[in-house]
Amino acid sequence: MTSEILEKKTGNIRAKSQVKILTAARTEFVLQGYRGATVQSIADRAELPKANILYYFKNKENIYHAVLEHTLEMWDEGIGDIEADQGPKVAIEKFIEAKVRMSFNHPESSKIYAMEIIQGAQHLKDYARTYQRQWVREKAKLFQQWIDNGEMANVDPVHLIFLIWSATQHYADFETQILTIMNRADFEEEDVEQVIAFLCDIILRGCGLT
Amino acid sequence: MTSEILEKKTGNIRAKSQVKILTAARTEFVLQGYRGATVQSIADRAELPKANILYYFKNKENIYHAVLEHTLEMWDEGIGDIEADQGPKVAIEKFIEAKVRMSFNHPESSKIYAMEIIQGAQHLKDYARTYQRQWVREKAKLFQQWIDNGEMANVDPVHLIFLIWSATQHYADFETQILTIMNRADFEEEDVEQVIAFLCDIILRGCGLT
DNA sequence: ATTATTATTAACCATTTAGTCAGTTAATCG
DNA sequence: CGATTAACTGACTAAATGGTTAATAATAAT
Repeated sequence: MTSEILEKKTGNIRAKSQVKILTAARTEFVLQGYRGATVQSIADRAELPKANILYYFKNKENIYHAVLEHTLEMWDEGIGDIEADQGPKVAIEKFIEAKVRMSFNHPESSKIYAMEIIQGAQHLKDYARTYQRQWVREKAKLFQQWIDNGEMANVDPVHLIFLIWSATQHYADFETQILTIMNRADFEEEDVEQVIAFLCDIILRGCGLT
Repeated sequence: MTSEILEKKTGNIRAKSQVKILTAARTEFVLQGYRGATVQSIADRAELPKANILYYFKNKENIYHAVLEHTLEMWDEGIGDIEADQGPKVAIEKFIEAKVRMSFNHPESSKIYAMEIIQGAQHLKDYARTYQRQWVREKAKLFQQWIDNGEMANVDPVHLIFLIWSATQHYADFETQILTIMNRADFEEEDVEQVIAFLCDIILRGCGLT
C-alpha cells in the first residue's frame, strides 16, 4: 500500500462519518428547525451514538454551520454564470434552468437556506450577504446594458432577478404545498422540464424576448 | 352601564391579553421557529408572566395554532376574489396587488406560513390543504377558459398561480435578503407600488396581455 | 355587601437537552 | 510487534423548558 492510499483511508472514516452526519442533520434541520433538531435526533437518523456526533462536530451550532456552508457552496457551483456575450435570452434561460434543477435536485438545501433567511439570517456570515449583493449588482448591470441596447424590455433588473429567484426556489421550498395542490405524491422527471419550459416561456415573453 | 358594555369589558381583558400574547408569539415564532420560541420568551416579549400566558392558552401548541389560524383568516380576507367577468388582465392585476400588499403589510404572517409549509405543514389541518387545492383548481379553470377564448397566451394556469404566489410572497419571506441586496434598512411606501407595477408589467406581458 | 367568577402569579416539578468525560476499542505506523 | 493516534461510546451533569398547582387579587353579579 502506498502512503497515498493509507492517507485516503484515514481521512475516509472521518469523511464518511461527517457526510452521514451532515445528511442526517440537513433532514432534521428542515423537518424540525434549528432548535427542534436535537443532537440526539440527528444521531438517531445517522444511526450513530450521540457522543459520536459530538466527537466529529464540537457542538450543534457547528453542525448547522457546516450544513449551511455546504448549501452556499452548492449554490455557487450550481448557478451557471451569466455572461455578457451570450445575450439576455440565453442568459435568462440558463439561469432559470440551473435554479429549477437545483430546486428539484436539492430541495432540502433550498429549504434550509430559506428558513435561515426568513428567520433573519442570524447565522449567515456577513461575507455571504455581501457576496450576494455583489452578485446581484453585477448581474443587474448586465441586464441594464441589454436594456439600454434595446435587446430586451425595460424591466427593473434587480426585481427581475428576485422574480426568477423566487419562482424557481418556490418548487423546492413549497414542495409540500405544490404536491398537495397538484394532488401528487412526488415530482417526476417531466415535471422539472415542464417547469423550466413554463418559466422560460412566460418570463422571456415578459422581458420582450420572443 | 348596560349589560352590553359590561359584557364588552369582561371580554376586553381576555381579548386584549390574547392579542398581546399572539402578537408577541408571532414575532417569536418567526425569529426562533416553533421549538425555538419558548413560552418564557413569548411572555417576556408580551411583558407578562409565563403563567399568565398559560392561563389564556393551555399550552404552546395552542398558541401556535391560534397564530396560524389568524394567518389563514387574513389570507382569506386579503385575497381579492378573482371573478370570471372581469377578464384576465384585471384578475391578474388585482391578485398581484392584493398579495404584494399583504406581503409588505404582514410579513410576519407570511413568514410563519412559509416556515410551516417548508417544514412539511405538520401543524396544518387537512381542511386547510384541501381548501387551497380547491381554490387553485377553481381559479385555474377560469384562466383556462380565458386561454380557450384566446383572451390570453397559452400558459399553464396552475403554474401561473404558483408564479404569482411565489413572486409576491418573496418580498415578505425574503425581506432580509432583499433589504440587504438593495442596501436598505426598511421598505418604503413607494417600494410597494414599484413592486406591484413591476410584477404586473412583466407577468401581464408574459401572459400576452399587453 | 357578599358571593361567584375571572385574572394573576410565584413556586414547583418532571422531562428534555447540549455538552463533558473517562475509559475502551480500532486503526495506523515505525 | 509495540506504540501512537484516531475513533468510539456509556454514563453523567447542569441548565432550560413546558406545564401544574395552589394561593391571592381583581372584577362582576346578585
